[in-house]
Amino acid sequence: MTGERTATLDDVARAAGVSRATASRVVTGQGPASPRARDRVAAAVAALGYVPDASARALVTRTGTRLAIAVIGHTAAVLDDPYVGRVLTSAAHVAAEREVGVSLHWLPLDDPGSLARLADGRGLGGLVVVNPTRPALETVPRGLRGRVAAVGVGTRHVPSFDVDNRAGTDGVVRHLVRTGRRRIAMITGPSWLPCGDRAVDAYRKVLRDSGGEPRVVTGDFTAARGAEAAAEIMVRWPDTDAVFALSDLTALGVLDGLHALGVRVPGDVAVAGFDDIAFAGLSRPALTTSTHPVEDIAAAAAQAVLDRRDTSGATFYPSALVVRDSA
Amino acid sequence: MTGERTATLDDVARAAGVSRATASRVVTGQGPASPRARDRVAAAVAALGYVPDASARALVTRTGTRLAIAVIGHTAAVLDDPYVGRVLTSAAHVAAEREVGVSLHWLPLDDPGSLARLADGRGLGGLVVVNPTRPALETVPRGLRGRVAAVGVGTRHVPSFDVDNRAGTDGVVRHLVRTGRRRIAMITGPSWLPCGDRAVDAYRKVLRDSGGEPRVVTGDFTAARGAEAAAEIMVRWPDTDAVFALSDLTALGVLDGLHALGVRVPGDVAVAGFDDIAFAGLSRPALTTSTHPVEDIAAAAAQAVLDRRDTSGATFYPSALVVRDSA
DNA sequence: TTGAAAGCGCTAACAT
DNA sequence: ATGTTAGCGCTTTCAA
Repeated sequence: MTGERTATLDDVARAAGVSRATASRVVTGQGPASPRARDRVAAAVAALGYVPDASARALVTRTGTRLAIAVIGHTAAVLDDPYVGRVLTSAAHVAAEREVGVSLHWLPLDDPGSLARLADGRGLGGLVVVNPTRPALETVPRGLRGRVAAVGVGTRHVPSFDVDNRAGTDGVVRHLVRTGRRRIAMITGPSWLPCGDRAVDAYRKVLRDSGGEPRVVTGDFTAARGAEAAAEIMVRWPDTDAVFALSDLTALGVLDGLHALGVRVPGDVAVAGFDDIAFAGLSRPALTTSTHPVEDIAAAAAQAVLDRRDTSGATFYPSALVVRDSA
Repeated sequence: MTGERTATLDDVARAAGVSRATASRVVTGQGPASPRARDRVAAAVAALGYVPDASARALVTRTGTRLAIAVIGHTAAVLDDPYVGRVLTSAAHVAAEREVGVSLHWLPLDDPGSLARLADGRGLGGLVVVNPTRPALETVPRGLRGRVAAVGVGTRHVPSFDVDNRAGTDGVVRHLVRTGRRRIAMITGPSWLPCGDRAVDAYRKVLRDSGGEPRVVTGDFTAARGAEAAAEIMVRWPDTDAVFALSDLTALGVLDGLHALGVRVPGDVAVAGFDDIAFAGLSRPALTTSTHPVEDIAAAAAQAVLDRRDTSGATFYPSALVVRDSA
């Protein structure tokens, strides 16, 4: 059942009637090869079902065999965020197709050396940094250039794959305005996270256009903080008629906090989130939010890194309003 | 910043004044070594910050460099279950410490060859099968023996790491009985999944002891099925006063379904789930459930496989009742 | 354009 | 108990 020994490059070369070196050139696509050699090797590969051994290749090219997913945050608890789970799942899926694995790492926000240390480690085929800061990205060694991608902001050397926070926020806040809300508060992400800035900008802009005053409170993407922030908001601006949180988890916390305060949703206050996590449709009231293709984003980042595609610059993915019951 | 070349085993051997072979024996812990050699090598390893190259090791031992997580199910959608995300996250964490990565695979329930095909692939350091069936486990090649673990039922050759479903279910159902419920329905997992059997047994036993009639409906761990099943139950047994679902997601669906039916929870019907997912505390009403250490279980399975610990047999992890508002 | 040969870092026979 | 030797499967100079 286990079948015969898996084919090696030597087998391919022999079957194709060329040297191993030539076979290698054809398989990797590097270096010259005559059309004739190309064909014969390709045929042999197909016939034998040859798959290159990732370890052997990694050993000689000094390029690792795993894709590291690194998440920046204050505590290791950031790894528990469902968002990270989605990124990891998607990346692991992409990686599996290429015979590589993924590993998960927490990068402490206050330890600027942690990224460099991770990147220096051997066996690293590539690196996807989730929610990076620009200074952190500056610490990736030159040797890893072209094998790093960011889910969040990027830099000149690190391509970025991210949600179009600006348009997404714009969509949500405009929806709130359209449904008659004017005194709209926003709960942001952590202040150190640069990729939330565009969202805050968009929020301010819509409010300005509609004649409202910005009411911004800092969050941290957790549900607990959402409940807390809801209370803060209702104390500081009691006439608030809508709360927009830049995270569904936080929005769910807001729902909880407002419920505890006896505030009705959406009767008294509308609540909207951001992300469209699996539970968004299951809360009571069901959460109005903005959905985005986290899996696609993660897959694109993983592919860019694994295939050494030189995708510099930023790619933005659309975010779409999902109207449910809470707003 | 990139620092000097990372140390190799040769460097260690030289620094310790022994041969590379001896250094290897000490580092791997295999084979004999004098206390003196052991000490000197250990010191050299520490001084040089030596970390073995996973690729090189994998190449020679013919043992891969990644840990595959395989989830059995009808459709690829099983990979989206938050439970899988938790398993994957935890495994990826364990793997990262050993310089290996994890990959994620879906094993179609109706394709018995898929496990064997996955296991045959090169580059596989180990395999953790989630929610396996016994027949599927029989298809793992002998060559992989000792490098496979199951999260769910096991076999003679595959050690099992699982929740103590029996005790967990017992705890939940007894709680329902204790709070005055007698006409308790249960929504199980998919019928092909053997690890739910113990839970159903436990449920039947408690009902028998308390003089109730078993009311069992088959589920599939999804929320949608929960809503559906809730309606079925209320039609078939209108006097039902409690529903226990073997999955929080399903229980949340039940909450939804009952709400739609105008049934009050927990006033008319108590609802309890199983798993204690992140969202269980955020639903309205907050879900009463049984919590279990999924992360610990996954970590143990990953360790067993990665460290070739010969942990045959089954290890059960305790499940503990969490009383919230729904029951 | 091709092949011969060296070697990536490590483990495992085999001798000693 | 230790060292010597021979590879694991692959890429990559270097000559031809």
